[in-house]
Amino acid sequence: MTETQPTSQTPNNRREELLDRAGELMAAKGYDGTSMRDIASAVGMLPGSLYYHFDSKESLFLALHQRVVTLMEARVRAALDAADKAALSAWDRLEAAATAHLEGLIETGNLVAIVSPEFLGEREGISTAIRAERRRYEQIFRDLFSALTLPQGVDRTLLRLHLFGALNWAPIWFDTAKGHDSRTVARQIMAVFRTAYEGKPA
Amino acid sequence: MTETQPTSQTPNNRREELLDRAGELMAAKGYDGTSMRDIASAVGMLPGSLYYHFDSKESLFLALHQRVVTLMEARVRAALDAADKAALSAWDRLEAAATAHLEGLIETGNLVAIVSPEFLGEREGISTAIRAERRRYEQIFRDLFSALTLPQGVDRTLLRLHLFGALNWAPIWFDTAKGHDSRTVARQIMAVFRTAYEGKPA
DNA sequence: AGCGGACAAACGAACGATTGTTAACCTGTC
DNA sequence: GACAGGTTAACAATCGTTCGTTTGTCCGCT
Repeated sequence: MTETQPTSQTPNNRREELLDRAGELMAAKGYDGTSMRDIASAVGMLPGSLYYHFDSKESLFLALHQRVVTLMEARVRAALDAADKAALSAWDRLEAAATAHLEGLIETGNLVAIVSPEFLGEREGISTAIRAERRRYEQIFRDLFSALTLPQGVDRTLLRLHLFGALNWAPIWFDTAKGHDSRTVARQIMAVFRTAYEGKPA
Repeated sequence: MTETQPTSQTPNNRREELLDRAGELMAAKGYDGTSMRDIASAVGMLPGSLYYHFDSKESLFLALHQRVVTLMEARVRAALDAADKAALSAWDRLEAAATAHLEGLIETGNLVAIVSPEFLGEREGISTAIRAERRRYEQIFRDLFSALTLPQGVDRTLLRLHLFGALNWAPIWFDTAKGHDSRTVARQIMAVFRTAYEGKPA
């Protein structure tokens, strides 16, 4: 019953746990609604100890945001790789990415609140660093949409924002207890787009 | 040059202004990010003076939420009345409502942040009073969706949540300076739904 | 006509609690 | 004994809120 090396060795495993708990708290109560003391007591630390790992609350949030976006990106890219191996169509690839996106949102307990620019309100300093990460992630979907064959006059950008809205809003009403299943929801949302435009000539 | 009765007579005109400013601030910086002092100085008052009009910050927010939902409901119902006089179809009625909804969101400076449950985080007390108002508003759209003729197997509830997501997310990226126009955006979002399902047999 | 409450609406100053943050000190491990 | 990973105690600022006081205005009274 020897524990799996709980002492030292792996240097930054506590930092990960810290970001996990901070993510849950901030997703639930917002950035301003979550105090450093809340985060500290959630990991069994004292408030001051957080400042060994992070310079400030803002930099903690920055690290959290980067982590969330990176995880989401990895998840979506993995889904796309699987889709490629099955030689799926452009529409199927988009659906795979959308499903991975929504699954990520739901599993992380609605972290979209953090990924959302709205979450930041009008904080000046933070937004610049964050915008780059978000754009990189969204670029994946930009590419997926430009690979679609669409009728003339259909705005790809607006279509992408439309899809993002539908997906990102889902965690608000989504409730596993009500029988919701993220994969099914993503598929049904995508069904609207596909029914409208798939197989239509350009 | 007599002013139009600035003194007394109309008893609660200052309260309206207060809610206006509070709405702008909270939409921009969130509930926790907006202090009573922020609100007070935005209307040229001292912090304590707010408590003549409202018992607490929470009750101020409750009044604000009620006001926003009421205004949105009036706006949507007016659009539906106009649609009825023109004897429009069920799809046109839904589009009229969706357009009014989005216009309301944009014009009030993204007050969806307030109307959104996510905004409240996990505040226990407030949510109960608010949920009723939100459900009443959403009932309008519930009715609009049940009036549609849709192919079998299409989930009306999910379709409504899909539409709400797309519309409610719009204020996040919407920017008039970039040539965005709320009416056009709403119409283009609705176009996806209509292209997919309008005129299809049940 | 003029006076005196009554009352809405705000001021001014403070309260206790909580906020993010800091700095000095302890503790185990290599 | 160096150093990562904390603890402990405190700081200045800000938070929501309270309370006694002050102002301006209207209405009934003599």
